[in-house]
Amino acid sequence: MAKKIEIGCEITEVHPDLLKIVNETMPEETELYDLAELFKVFGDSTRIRILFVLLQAEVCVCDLATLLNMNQSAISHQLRILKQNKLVKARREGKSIFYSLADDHVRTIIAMGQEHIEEEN
Amino acid sequence: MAKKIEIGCEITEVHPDLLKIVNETMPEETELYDLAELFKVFGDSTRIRILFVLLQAEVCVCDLATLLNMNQSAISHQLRILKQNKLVKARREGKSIFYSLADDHVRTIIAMGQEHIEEEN
DNA sequence: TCAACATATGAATAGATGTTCATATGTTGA
DNA sequence: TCAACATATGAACATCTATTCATATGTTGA
Repeated sequence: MAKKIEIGCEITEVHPDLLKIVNETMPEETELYDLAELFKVFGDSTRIRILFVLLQAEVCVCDLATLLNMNQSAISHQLRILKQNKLVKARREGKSIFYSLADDHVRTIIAMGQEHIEEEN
Repeated sequence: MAKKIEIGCEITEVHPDLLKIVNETMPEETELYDLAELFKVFGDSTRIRILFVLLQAEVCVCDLATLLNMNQSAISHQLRILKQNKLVKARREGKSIFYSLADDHVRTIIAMGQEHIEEEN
């Protein structure tokens, strides 16, 4: 059915080679969703600030709230999202719960973002 | 590697060393905002899909709409966001406008995200 | 010039998201 | 056991965002 070689419009059929390549390389719906979901986590300045603190030290919820000048509940809600996405892990010590980065991806992903921003303009 | 600074709560004052380190390493408000803004762009599956197509070829708006099975307006709106954030660039050729990746950060940022997701279990 | 096409854009709307408030859960020391 | 503390969580609310629709802008060939 598809036979046009020219890419551009006026044609309803997309170049078959392109279509083939895209179909082969496009991730599954669930992976696309998971990817977007992951980046969405980084897409909030409160969570970014939390991550920057955890890049430096393991910190408890109450200290995070103090450091970032936000109430405990807001921090807790955001930590839950970070934890669900395996970006941070929690450890109880007495009444406090200490959070830290789950792995090194946070560091590299944020670094990539910073690089991109710095290269703009 | 995160330094361990033991503090718990019950105290209103955060450990001064931690406070100092955080103040020194926390980016400015504008940078935090820009970073979150950048990741927010990756935090939508339509935009991620567009980027995956552009990872393979330079494509015009109408072909993108066809490939992703979405209407032209939706694609156009998302391309504007990608362009504003310097992730894609546009080139006119006759009636069509061809979009392509602006630089290689898209590739690396997405790759980091995929790595993180694959390591989850 | 005009008609057809490709893309961009403003407005409207439905759905998602972050913060706050109130309260529940869990831990410790007395 | 109980009071005080640390954290988690559900509901409510305001804000943000992605898509659609209608239409504007810009390009080409006749």
